[in-house]
Amino acid sequence: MGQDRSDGRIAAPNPIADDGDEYRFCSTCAFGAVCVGRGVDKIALHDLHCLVEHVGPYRAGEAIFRTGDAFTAIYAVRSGTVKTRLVDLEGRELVLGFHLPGELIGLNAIHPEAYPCDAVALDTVEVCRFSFPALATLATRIPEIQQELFRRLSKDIGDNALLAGDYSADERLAAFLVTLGQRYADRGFPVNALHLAMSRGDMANYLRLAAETVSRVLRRFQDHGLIRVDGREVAIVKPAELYALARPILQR
Amino acid sequence: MGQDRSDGRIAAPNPIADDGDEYRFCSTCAFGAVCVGRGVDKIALHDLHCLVEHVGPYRAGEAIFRTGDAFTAIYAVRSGTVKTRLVDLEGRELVLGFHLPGELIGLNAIHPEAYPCDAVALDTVEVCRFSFPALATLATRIPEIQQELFRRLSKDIGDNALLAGDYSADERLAAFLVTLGQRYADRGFPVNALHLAMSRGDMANYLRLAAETVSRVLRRFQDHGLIRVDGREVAIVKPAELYALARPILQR
DNA sequence: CGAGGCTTTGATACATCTCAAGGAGAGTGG
DNA sequence: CCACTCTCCTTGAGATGTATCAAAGCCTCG
Repeated sequence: MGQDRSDGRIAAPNPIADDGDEYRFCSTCAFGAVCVGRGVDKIALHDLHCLVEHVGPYRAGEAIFRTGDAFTAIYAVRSGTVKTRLVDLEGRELVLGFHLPGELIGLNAIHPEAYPCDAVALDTVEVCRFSFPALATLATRIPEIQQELFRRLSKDIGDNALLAGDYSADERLAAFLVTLGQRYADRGFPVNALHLAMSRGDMANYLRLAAETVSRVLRRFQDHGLIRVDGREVAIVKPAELYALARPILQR
Repeated sequence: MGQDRSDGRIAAPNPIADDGDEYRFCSTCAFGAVCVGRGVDKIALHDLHCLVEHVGPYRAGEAIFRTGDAFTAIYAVRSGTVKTRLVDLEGRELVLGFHLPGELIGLNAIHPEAYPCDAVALDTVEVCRFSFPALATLATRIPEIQQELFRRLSKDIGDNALLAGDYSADERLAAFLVTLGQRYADRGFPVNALHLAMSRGDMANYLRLAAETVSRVLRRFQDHGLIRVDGREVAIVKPAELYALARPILQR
């Protein structure tokens, strides 16, 4: 793990979170912000470190948890991409989101006390498991942990509103690419070259479009010189123009 | 305030939460479930009671908070109905939700540390104000409060997914009426007779439909004998059939 | 090399939006 | 008590963005 962590970023283009140690917790971990440089004492950090459990790897298609499983833990993605989805009685799928390394899944299970969706690996995935009762107990002792949990929960509320509006296919796709680029960038990857871990069908489902529409819009974006598409590799050629398209969704 | 509180319900058809006292906190209050009959000791209850601040009344159209205001508190609706909404740069409105007595607003402001939307009174509204720093501090001392906050936050994540799918106008409207009926019922009002505090335009905006479409679908529901509409008063005539229509959205 | 899934492209259908006009209440002022 | 106005609601006709259906190309993997 020879990355330079002094600036808080990962240099290598491989989305594997490092393991950290008692004093430098996984730098891309969900609670990294809490632990690194915010004055959490060593004992607290040690407790959090003891709490976490590395699970995986999962192969593409395997489930981290399933709808209806009893809620016991939240998970932080360490590497790979996770898709959360509902499958209704008729077998139709509804994709709720895609989760990159450092992001938490399972927060929507606290209230119903059971996971309300499936979490499925899109590629090879490793996760950190946080027992929720233990985490909640720790949160009563360490206000920073509680605050971080509140923040994460609050953020998810707002993020869901993003795709809820009645936006055009162009706006949706532009916003999707821009935010995905930003999320990768936050993790130290180049902003303008992104790899789509999900199929066109999954993208389309998430964006509430038909797969054919996604295909057509991507092609049009490429014809207009906004992006360059090669299968699941997308290069953003004109970030500003793409952002302009996405503005109605992203500006809020 | 002559209601019989022994069964936990309000008898009068007036959506005003009672004030409670130190030991019987507002029965429709957001934290009612925490305080009533869950073994929270008197001191804790007293602390929570001291924390809360009654604000209002607001007249229809007045804002409880506005987009960009610094986040200092969350609010529980005591009476009336609150609409949360975004207004984009071009002045177009995007309705995020409607909030009945007992429901919390402002939870989506924790992360950005500023309210990301307006909260506007649709009729005469009274609210309880909870200073968030104080509430968070209290939550570290009283695990039940912390747990309730986690639950509320978690619930809001899931609820937002409701209208996110690509459902038909019929499904959306049916689900809207059914859930609104359930929410009123939870507060002790008749399930089958509900008053819409919001305009058709607001409903339409929230459901991502045109106002004309809402009008047409309501009429069709009425022609089919599912409901009876009289302005903003709606009677649900065939709850089972309406629920059947909403099933694709509500079953999850 | 074959099979299956994923992706692309084209032609058509349809649900909902948009545009337009009229109607129904609720206040307001004469 | 009656116009008057304003906003909200309803209804109709036509426009349109996206879904659906269909078929072919492509890639991957066994």
